[in-house]
Order: sequence, then structure tokens, then C-alpha cells
Amino acid sequence: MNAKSGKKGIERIPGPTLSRLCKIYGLLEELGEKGEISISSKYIGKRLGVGPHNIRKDVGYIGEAGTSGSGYDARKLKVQIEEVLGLKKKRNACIIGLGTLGIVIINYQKTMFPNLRIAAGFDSNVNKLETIQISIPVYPTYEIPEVVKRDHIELAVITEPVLNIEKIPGRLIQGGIKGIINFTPINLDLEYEKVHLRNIDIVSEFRYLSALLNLSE
Amino acid sequence: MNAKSGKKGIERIPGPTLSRLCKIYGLLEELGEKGEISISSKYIGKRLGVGPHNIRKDVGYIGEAGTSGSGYDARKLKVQIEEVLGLKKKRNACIIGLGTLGIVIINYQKTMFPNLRIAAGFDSNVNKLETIQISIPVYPTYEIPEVVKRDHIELAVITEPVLNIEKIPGRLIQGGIKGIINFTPINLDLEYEKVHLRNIDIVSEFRYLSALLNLSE
DNA sequence: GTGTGTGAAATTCTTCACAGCG
DNA sequence: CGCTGTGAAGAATTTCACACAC
Repeated sequence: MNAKSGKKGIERIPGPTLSRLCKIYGLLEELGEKGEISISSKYIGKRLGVGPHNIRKDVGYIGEAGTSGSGYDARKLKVQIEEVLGLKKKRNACIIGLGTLGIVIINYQKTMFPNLRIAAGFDSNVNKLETIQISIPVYPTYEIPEVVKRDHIELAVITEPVLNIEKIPGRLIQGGIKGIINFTPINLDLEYEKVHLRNIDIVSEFRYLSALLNLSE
Repeated sequence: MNAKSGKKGIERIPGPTLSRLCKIYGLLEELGEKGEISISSKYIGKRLGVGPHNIRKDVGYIGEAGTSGSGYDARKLKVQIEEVLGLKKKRNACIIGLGTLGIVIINYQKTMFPNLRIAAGFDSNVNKLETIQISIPVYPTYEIPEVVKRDHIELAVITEPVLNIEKIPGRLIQGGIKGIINFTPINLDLEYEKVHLRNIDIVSEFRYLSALLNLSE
């Protein structure tokens, strides 16, 4: 029910490890700007809120980061994560739902994820399509299959509950999408398809924290 | 390094279970509007992308949902989750960073999390404080300790990297905050404090999906 | 028959402990 | 010495399997 790695040489990377590697990468970017040259598992662990052993294991999955007895070479580690995870690979993406969050993502895209090219936007509200001022072509949602296929879009970001949202996954799959990020609290039905789905349910996160407060007081 | 339940009677609920319970709750809300009366672990599992056993175990943690041989009573289950997790409890919250995302959250708050009262907003940019048009009082970030304490704010939502963001956690803790949701890619240093922290790193999520695509092709 | 509740098994993930390197 | 790399131990979570209820 969740994604597995099928890459040749590299051992399958567990989900939690993959998630942490992505965060480590972000941290390394941050530090790189400050010119840091060396970084220890202890430090990384502290910043990520996990133990240093954990970090070492994680790094181990992407092959010995060829490191010395005093921390990792920050730049080398960054490159290594980059290569194994393919973070430098350019991909086309589309935004579904051109409300506030959609626009935010489109506008910040270049600084946030420079390797993504947002090639299209979709919305069910046709009025919105005309008045909107953005730098990407926009279409009504029923054109999803066609446009996704034509523009080789691999990744979709659903930013809000557009009309007939339950039809969206099907259309995306028809177009051959490979991954979906869903910011909507709606649980999408992907059937038994092999599309990668990542849910970011903000409302649920609020509930989670609320529950945590309640349970620990 | 992560939060545990310390509630009296109820057995400690594991993190993953708690997270799913919050999602189940959202699902039940959704279904409630449609007047659904009964719901099975199989259906819930399918919607959440996990097996039915898993759901049954999860529900087990909040005490037998007193159910029959044909699914759960949707309304009863909802109320039960609500009570055990304390989801109906009103809490005061504040927003740190009054950029686009901050404004979105403030505006949608009532429909998204009706039990939260956003009592204050903070930003480091004082110009922004004056020009902004929102319905809550706003303050510069150095007033955080004072305002949080005065207004009994339990929860903070950090929406963007404000100036001196590394000082924000300290100030919040000074004010007696209990939980923080961090939408920033910056890894906050909470030291060894007993504050609940939830990171929602959107950039990292994009990387994660990207990596998943890369590893599975 | 369909579906829940739950101990036991299996799996996955984390933590430990220590060898080896700079 | 401090820090990495890693097999082994340990803990947490998921999956299984079956008794029981409708």
C-alpha cells in the first residue's frame, strides 16, 4: 500500500529514512549558504530531532558517504543524496486548483523547487481561468488527461477541493501522471494504481497537535 | 524525542495510530454530511490507504467502539474519537508570519478548525503590521512572550521564515506555549523542552515525491 | 456471511555497541 | 579521542488468524 524502491543497485530505502534524507538535504542547503564545510551526525540529528545513530544509518543507505573520522563533508554528502534520490532531475508538474495556495506555489516555485517546471494549471471554475494573472497556461479540469499527456507532466499538486474532485485522480491517471501531492483534506481514491501519493492534510495536522496537547495534560 | 501520551486511564496511543485517528475523524465528518450511518474498517482502510486490520487496531485504542457485526456506527465512532482526543476543546492560537499562507489560515480558520480561536498575529516586518487588513490584532515578534502569556495562547503556527526566526521558539516557550506547527523548512531548535512540535515541510515533501519517482523508475 | 476485537507472529524501524579510521 | 559504519539487539508497528457477534 505504500511505495517501494525498485532501483537496480541501491538497496531499498525505507520510507522514514527517505523522508529524513530529504530533510537532511534541506539542512545541507541551508548550511551550504553559510559556507559550512563539515557536519556531524550528532549535529544533524539534533536539528532533525532524532538520534545520531539514526542519521548514520540513514546515510549508510545511500552508500558510505566516504567520510573521515570527524563528520561528513557537507558538500559531498549533499551531492550524494542529490544523486541517489535524483533530486536534480527536472520534472514537469501541474497545479490543480488555482486558489490562494495554488497561486502561492506557482509564484514561489522557482525558489522553493527549482527543478520543477510548472507547465499547467487547472481549475473547475472557468471564470477564474480568465481573470487570473499568472505566468502559466490554465485549463478547465476536464482537459487534464489530454494536457498531462501532451506536456509530459509527471507530478500533480492538488491545492484545493475543486468541483468534482473525485474525478481528478482518474483523469490524472488517464494522462499518465506518476505522483500526486494532495493538500486537500479529501482522501483520494487511487484504486490499485501504482501512482505515488503524498497527502498533506493541514486540518488533520491541527487535530493531531490538539490531541497531543489534550492527551499529555 | 517524540511526544507520548500521559493521560490517566487510556492506554498510550502510538503516534501512527493517533495520526490515523485524526484522519478517520476527518473522513467521518465528510461522510456525516452525506448522512452515512454505518461504515466498515474495510472502507475506512481503503480511503486511508491502509489495511482494514490496521483500522480495527486503531479504533481499539480508543476503547471498543461498541460495534456490531456490520461496521461502525459512524456518528458514535466520531463522538468517541472526539472525546478521547479532546477535539472539541477550544484553544487559543497565534499565527507567526503574516504572509500569504498566514492570511489564508486566518481567513479559512473558522471552516477548517472551528475550535481554534486565532487570538493574535505576529510579524517581524512592522510595515506589514500596519497595512494588513485582517480581523485579528497583530504585534511585532518581540512581544510574543507577553501576548502569548496574557491571552492564554496554547498553539502557535509559524507560516514563514520571519526575521530572527531562530529566536521565535525561545520566545514562544517563554510565553508558555504548548504546541507549535511549523510550516517553515527551517528546523527549529526546541532544546529539550516539552513542547509539542509538528513540522510540515512542503519543500521536503516535494523532494520526497521526486525521490520516490526517481527510485521506482 | 459479513465484520469486529485481539493475542500472537511477522515485519519494519530504531537504538545499541563496538570495530576501525583519521 | 571523536566520529563514522554496521551487524546485532531491542522496540514499535503492522499484519495475521481466528473466536465471537450480528
